[in-house]
Amino acid sequence: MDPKVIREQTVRETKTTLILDAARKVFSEKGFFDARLEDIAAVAGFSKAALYTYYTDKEEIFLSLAIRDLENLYHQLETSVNSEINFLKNLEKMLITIFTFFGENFALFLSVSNFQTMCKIHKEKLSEKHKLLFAEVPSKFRKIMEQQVMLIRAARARKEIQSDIDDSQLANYLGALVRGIIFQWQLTGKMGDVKAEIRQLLKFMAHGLGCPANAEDPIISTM
Amino acid sequence: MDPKVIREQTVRETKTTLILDAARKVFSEKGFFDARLEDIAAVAGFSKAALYTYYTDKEEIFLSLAIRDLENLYHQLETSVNSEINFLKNLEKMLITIFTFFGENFALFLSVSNFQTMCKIHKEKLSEKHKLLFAEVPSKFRKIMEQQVMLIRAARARKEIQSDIDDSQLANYLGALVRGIIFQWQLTGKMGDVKAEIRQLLKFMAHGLGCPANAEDPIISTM
Amino acid sequence: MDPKVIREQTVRETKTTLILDAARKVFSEKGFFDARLEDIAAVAGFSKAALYTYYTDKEEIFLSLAIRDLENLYHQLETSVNSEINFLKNLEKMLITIFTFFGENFALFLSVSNFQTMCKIHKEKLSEKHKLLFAEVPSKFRKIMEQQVMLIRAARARKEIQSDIDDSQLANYLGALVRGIIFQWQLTGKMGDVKAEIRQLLKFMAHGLGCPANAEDPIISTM
Amino acid sequence: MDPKVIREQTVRETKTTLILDAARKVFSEKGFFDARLEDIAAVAGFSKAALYTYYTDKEEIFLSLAIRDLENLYHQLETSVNSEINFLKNLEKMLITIFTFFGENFALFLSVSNFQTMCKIHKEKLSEKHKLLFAEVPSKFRKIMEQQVMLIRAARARKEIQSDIDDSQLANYLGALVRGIIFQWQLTGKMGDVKAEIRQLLKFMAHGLGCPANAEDPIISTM
DNA sequence: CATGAATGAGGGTTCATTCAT
DNA sequence: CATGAATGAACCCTCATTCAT
Repeated sequence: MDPKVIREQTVRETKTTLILDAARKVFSEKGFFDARLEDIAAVAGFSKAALYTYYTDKEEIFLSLAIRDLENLYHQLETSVNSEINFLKNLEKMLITIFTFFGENFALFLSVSNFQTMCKIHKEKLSEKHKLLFAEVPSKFRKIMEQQVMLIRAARARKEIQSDIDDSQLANYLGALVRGIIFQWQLTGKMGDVKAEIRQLLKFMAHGLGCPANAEDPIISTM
Repeated sequence: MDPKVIREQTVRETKTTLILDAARKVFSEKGFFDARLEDIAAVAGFSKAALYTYYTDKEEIFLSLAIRDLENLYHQLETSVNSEINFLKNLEKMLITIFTFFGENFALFLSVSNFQTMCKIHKEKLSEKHKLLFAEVPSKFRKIMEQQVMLIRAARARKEIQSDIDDSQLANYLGALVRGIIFQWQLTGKMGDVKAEIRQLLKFMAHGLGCPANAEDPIISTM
Repeated sequence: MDPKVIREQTVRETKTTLILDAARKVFSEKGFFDARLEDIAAVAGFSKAALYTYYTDKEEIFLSLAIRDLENLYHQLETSVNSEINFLKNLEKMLITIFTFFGENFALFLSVSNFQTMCKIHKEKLSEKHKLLFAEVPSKFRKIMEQQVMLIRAARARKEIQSDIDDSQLANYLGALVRGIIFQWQLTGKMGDVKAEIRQLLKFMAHGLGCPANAEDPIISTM
Repeated sequence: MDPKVIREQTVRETKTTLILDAARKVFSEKGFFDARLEDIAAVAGFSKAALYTYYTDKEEIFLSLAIRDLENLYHQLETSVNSEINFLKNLEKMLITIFTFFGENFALFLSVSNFQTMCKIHKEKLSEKHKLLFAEVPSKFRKIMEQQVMLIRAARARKEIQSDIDDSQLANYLGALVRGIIFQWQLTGKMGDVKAEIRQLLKFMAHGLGCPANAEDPIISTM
């Protein structure tokens, strides 16, 4: 390919990266609605107007960011997966990846959720192009979820999981715990010792509260 | 007390209730920043200006709402707690209460979190009065958490819980699962069969993934 | 009707009148695109935001103004029409009305025309409501034109007009002359003695250049 | 002259022509304010920045275009004039020239007028250079007008015109009719059969409405 | 107390113009 | 000379908040 074209593409990519990184910082801190393009531009080292060279509007920046980051997370998780090692070990690696990834920017994903809620209401506001972009967000979420479903399935095949709850539901619980914990961090403002936190979480996931199997208990007797 | 004063107080309370109910609807749908006072006023059956008779500004409405609802949740949970019955039964009752409470308005609590984040940054924006109000929010969260810690402690005393993870951490996981599940509902837009959902959730909490105790596994061997 | 309602309506009408009058001044001076809402508001004695209490956007102000003024012109012309007196006398009255009306605000109607041109191109930009409003503009023009067609028809019936050009075409020429003359005033920046100007114009309309009927001339031989 | 200099000049002229042609198209469609330099550049086959190599700013492009086109019209009209043939024949040729010239770009001259109006107000905005350029516009208009005055004078000398209205006023009416008709085309969006349109227009100019000479009518009795 | 109307502050977006390559 | 990218200055519009009635 023409070296000039390559160089230009590289430069362009560098700049969109700068912008999206700035956007992550600002959106994470302020949420979608309170984030100011001026702040994003300033953090990225551009003028507000320059952003429009790379993105058509605020929504596109936001959606592009969400998609990029989810895609990145997906790829990072992919390298964490290794069906050779045992399930909990593998899960530990993934959790480290996830907590590292979301650790400082989980607020962004609260925004994603809120923004999505809004869009359900104001769907007519989204141009066709944005509708397409927007649809990619849940699609990325789903891809990540499937990754984990596959991990669980493999573990079950190796008898490492004995719960009779179905795979995708277990993946849901896994996701829920992760989100819930990060949410908690947000709320309390502290993050704790990630390594230790993960150890405990794994223990909980492995055995739950550790209730004794009780034939009289209608809830768990079916297990 | 002067009956007239009582009457006036009663009327005032009725109106603030109307306003906060409207606020819950609107904040839940739109989040804090996208919610318009005009919408809240319309839903409450007032004009926008009338809101200022009862609250000094938008933030106060939001905070008052969060505090009121968390307080309500706390009281509803209190009536669900009954240390006579077994732990999982009790938990089931609480989960029904929580899911019913948050089911349709969880977005509101995403907003609480976002709003809190914002406040960390713009603390100077909050008047002294708001700072006090604001501090009540995590305080209410904590109260609810303690309720559950006590439930867990009682269960542990009755040998219904054998995990060596400490009580408040378990309560965290419980909260995390609940929040995570509702978050999931938000994201996918569907709610499913709440009763069945709770049953499965209880099973998961009781035993986790059901991993076999494995002496060689460094993660769970300490359990 | 409730006096309060009447009072409120009256006040509202007064204010919309103030705004449209201000809009006429500003649009006439600057044209649609260069006119600033801030200027209109200032001239009307309001803040910019106040305009939005009465009109949804700039376009609506412009269209409302055009429609109001054309309607006014129509009514003023209606009172000028009197089929009892002879045609040229009647025309004289109408011309006085028209020149007085457009004298200082013809630029506005250049804007109308330009704006209309734009709208042909950007039709998709006009909301449904604006499409309806917009359609009224040519409709008002047509109403005025028809007034003049009827005047001409009556004159022809009384043998005051002998040209074989059809009525609506003659009305077109009449309109063209009027517009053209005002356009000229705009261009040169002077207005001259309106009374005298009209006298001459009438003479011209009555007999044109006064070319001799020439059987050999292929152009006018058919007359 | 140095052939290289000549070549460069020729190339430069070609490019300015490309730009002004593009400008005519865009200004005609959008008017001065809504025309975007980007559109002009695109139509001309340049980048926006390139325009600044040939013109100092948007205003200069506009004024240069107006002057060039009026000059062109002047020269085209010059070749249409032939005092040997009779007046109406000659007028017919000129009208064909004019309608052809303005037919599709009359909106441009609405813009000229609007722009001029604006300039009356914002004269301070025009640099000295622009003031000079700007002055050329009415000057060109005047030149064209004089052409027609001379035509009329010649016709009068040959007794082809008997109206006692003075020559320049008749030229004004002629111009007014032409402008007014094109304005009408703009407004209605249709153009009709130009040839036939001109025939009728000539008839109207020759004899007007064809009012009977009426000694009692104070308006036309002086004729 | 309730409200319609008014407003100031602020944000997203556009675009003529400049500049580095 | 040509251009892609950058920018500052504006402008339209929104909305929480205030005020007169």
